[in-house]
Amino acid sequence: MSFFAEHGFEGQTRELAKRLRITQPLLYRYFPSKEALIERVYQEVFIGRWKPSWEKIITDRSVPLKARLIQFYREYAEVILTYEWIRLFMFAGLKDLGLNARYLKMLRERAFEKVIEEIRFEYGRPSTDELPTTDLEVEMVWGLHAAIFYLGVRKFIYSMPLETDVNSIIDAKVTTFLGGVRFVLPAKAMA
Amino acid sequence: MSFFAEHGFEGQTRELAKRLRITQPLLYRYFPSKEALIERVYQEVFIGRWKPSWEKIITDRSVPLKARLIQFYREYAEVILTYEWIRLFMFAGLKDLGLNARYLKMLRERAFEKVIEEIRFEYGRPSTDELPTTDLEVEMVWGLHAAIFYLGVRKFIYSMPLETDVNSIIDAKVTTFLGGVRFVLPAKAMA
DNA sequence: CCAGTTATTGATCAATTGATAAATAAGCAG
DNA sequence: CTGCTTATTTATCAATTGATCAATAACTGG
Repeated sequence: MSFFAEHGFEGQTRELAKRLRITQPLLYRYFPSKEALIERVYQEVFIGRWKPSWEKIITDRSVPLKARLIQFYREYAEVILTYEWIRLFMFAGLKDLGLNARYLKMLRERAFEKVIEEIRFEYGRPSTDELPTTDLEVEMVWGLHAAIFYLGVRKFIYSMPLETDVNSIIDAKVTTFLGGVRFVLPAKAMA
Repeated sequence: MSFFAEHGFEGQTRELAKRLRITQPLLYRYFPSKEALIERVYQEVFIGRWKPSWEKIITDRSVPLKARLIQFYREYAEVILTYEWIRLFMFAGLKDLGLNARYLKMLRERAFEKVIEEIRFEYGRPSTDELPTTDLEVEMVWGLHAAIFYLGVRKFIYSMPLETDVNSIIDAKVTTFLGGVRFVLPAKAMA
């Protein structure tokens, strides 16, 4: 994972083997091809690092909404704001058509939709079952996600050190998000 | 540019030649090496597409600040939200250490600093000459930039169609930006 | 049309690279 | 220790790829 995050998927099997202190043909004892090896890297990083507990955090209504969102985004940021995650995700996007869209579809279903549902509930709006999430609502959540992700891009792709603390940026973004999203919510349901 | 944006800088000279309907050795009549060719692509896209008029738009105080920012970000977005610009910038970041940081340093000097200066002026705060821009101010501008850039990432790297109109997103972001940045500005100068 | 210059191509080299197979080393049950 | 299985290496293949060079085609001024 670390190797391909650094060199991209065009990194050579010989260099990878050297880094692992093994010989290059040994790789082919454990993986039928380079492509299969890369597929396994995807699996480990993007599927393996997803924490189901996040979904519980978002929907646990015994905790105030803002606190839930802050906790979720902090934990999520801790996982994706790593050298490996950010760069592999970008390499995958530039090369492969499909993996990223697939991952983000999952992210949308397991996180975005739930976040919107909880906001609807908080403000007494109809459930997303009754009234599907609007493009504008989704766009707001995307904006929050983009802000976090872009921190990783700056750090691990542009090699620019971050001057500001990540957690405080997340807190600020969540706050402005909650403040702003109210204005794009659907009208209150009539009794 | 289009070729390398699609295949990355590991795209082969033979394929490039085929796309240009020439033979591969002919490339070496016009470029000493593949690397020099790529260097030229950087030049054309990242330097060549920068419009000095943008700096005038930002600083033209005969126009209301919000209108200036919207115009600048709309024009800037029109240039960078292209298949070529977004993907080449990302490829460059993943491969080369330096180009992106260099470009963003320019962006910061020519645009970000000016934006902050104008906001300071608008709200009657000390000039950035007297009091350097703070990390928090810069972070706010980054957030705006990130939101725009991420639209390009979604479209051209993740292959996800954008449901929402870019210009209206920019308008909304500039509005919330101007609303939010007031709270992180330095205190008013004492007479 | 000619001579000289420029543009373009075909053939090919040397290095790289994913993959294979035979040979060797290491581990292990009895 | 023996026989068998598993792990690892050495040597090598075939395809790819950036680059070179001599040969050929196209163009240009006179």
